[in-house]
Amino acid sequence: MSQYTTGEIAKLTGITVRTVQYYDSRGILMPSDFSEGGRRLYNDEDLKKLRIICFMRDLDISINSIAEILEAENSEKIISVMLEQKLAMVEEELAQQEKRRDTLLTIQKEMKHYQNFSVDHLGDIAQQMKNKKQLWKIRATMLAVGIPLEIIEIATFMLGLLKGIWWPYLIGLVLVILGSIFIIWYYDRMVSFICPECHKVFKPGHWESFWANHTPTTRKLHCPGCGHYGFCVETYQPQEEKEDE
Amino acid sequence: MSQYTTGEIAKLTGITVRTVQYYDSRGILMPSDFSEGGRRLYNDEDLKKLRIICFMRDLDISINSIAEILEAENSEKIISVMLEQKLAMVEEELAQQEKRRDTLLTIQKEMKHYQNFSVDHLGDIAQQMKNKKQLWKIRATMLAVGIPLEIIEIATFMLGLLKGIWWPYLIGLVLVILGSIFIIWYYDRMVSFICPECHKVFKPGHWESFWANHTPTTRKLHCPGCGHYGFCVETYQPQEEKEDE
DNA sequence: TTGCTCCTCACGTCACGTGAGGTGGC
DNA sequence: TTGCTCCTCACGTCACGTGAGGTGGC
Repeated sequence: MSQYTTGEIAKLTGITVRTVQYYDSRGILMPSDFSEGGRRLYNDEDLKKLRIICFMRDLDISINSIAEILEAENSEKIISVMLEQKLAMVEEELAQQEKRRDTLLTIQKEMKHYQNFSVDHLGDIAQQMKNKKQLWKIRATMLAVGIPLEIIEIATFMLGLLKGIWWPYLIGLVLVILGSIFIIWYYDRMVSFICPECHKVFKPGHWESFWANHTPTTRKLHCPGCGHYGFCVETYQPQEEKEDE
Repeated sequence: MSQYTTGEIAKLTGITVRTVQYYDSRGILMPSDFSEGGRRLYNDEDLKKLRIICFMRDLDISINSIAEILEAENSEKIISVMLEQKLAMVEEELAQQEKRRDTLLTIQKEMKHYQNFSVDHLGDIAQQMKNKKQLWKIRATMLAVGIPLEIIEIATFMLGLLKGIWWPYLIGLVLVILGSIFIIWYYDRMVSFICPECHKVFKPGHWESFWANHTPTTRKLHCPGCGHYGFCVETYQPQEEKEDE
């Protein structure tokens, strides 16, 4: 059985002297012996225990939980419960970090769209991120209406071309027009835009919105607040309720 | 312009009154006005600023960094640098959490193999996890030798069956035997086992190891330390060096 | 004797949480 | 006057890190 000083056992496990002392003070690793001068002396069993403690700390298990596990009578049950909890926490952390990564990447992308990006734009992006899910639902709804209409149009057109029967195409055309009006109305109703200049949230006129130059998440519009003309960010905001300031 | 008390602005942003007060003390959100009685009063601009602060805090950006961003003259550059750093940190955290999840799942699996699982077994699993990569390399090497031999054996056997030419098969057989001896020798040399009873790390005899009942990561062996007979965990430990205790 | 290691206070870190005891505002 | 909110200390949390000033061990 070898003996180790604080510094030696610290080096062997890759932690600091202070941490070894701290584990002593917290009662999870008390030295098995002391020198005449009052210095901590650890043996091989202590080393093994410390290695296990470090392993658990790497798993981000708290000192209190480690103490519980080490002191437990029937450690098997306690360990399995702890693991279960820890696993749930880790999964949650993972989900959160993934969201953060997603948000950070979105901001980096958006920064390129804005000229003179400032802190205020972060607020706009925050809004945009918050409503991202709802925006996707809106797009899904629009596709759910639009794609069947597309199919009807193509199919009835083919029918006309190949068989000379044109009346289904005419009926389809009416459906397509009605559907398009619905889509525009729905989109205008559910979506607002944020001006990158004055950060006002507004709804543009139907025709301006319809004909505007656009990207998947922005549209080139006139801001009714400051008169700025440029790419405004799409955001979810149904009805006519606006935040009056 | 509305005015908000501490409690009101806290509710609107989903944080506590104490946190609003703390942000004041840290100098990142000072109230724009005070009541006669000395109570904090915030306006709509403060609210917007607080929303941005909360957004950044959700991204786990520190108060100091937030202060820097808010005070910066040319915030665009500072923001992009901060985002870059933060993204790197988030990626690192993600990798670490994924490792933790992996380890936790491994422990849960291993617990089922042991009867009377205790803290000491965590040490064995720690060893096993540490050397996981090396073990995979060993397995890869074994496959890299074994698979070509397999192919040679099958191909030359087919040749014998179809064409009646058997001498390549005989030469292949010699290669297979030599290769197998190499694989066994290599495996014995690079791998040790941990006794689940006394946690001793040992190398079994060649023949015992060869014939032993096994799973992908364990083998049923006799422990030379305590005489226990049961499934021992494979671990990476080359040469004849052993930790003598 | 000289470095080096180790010792024990004791305070710092980070972003708040939690009382305590007092007071403003309706 | 009565609840409710808000105020300011001041200490607690968590796992250590960082000196300061002193001492053991070779």
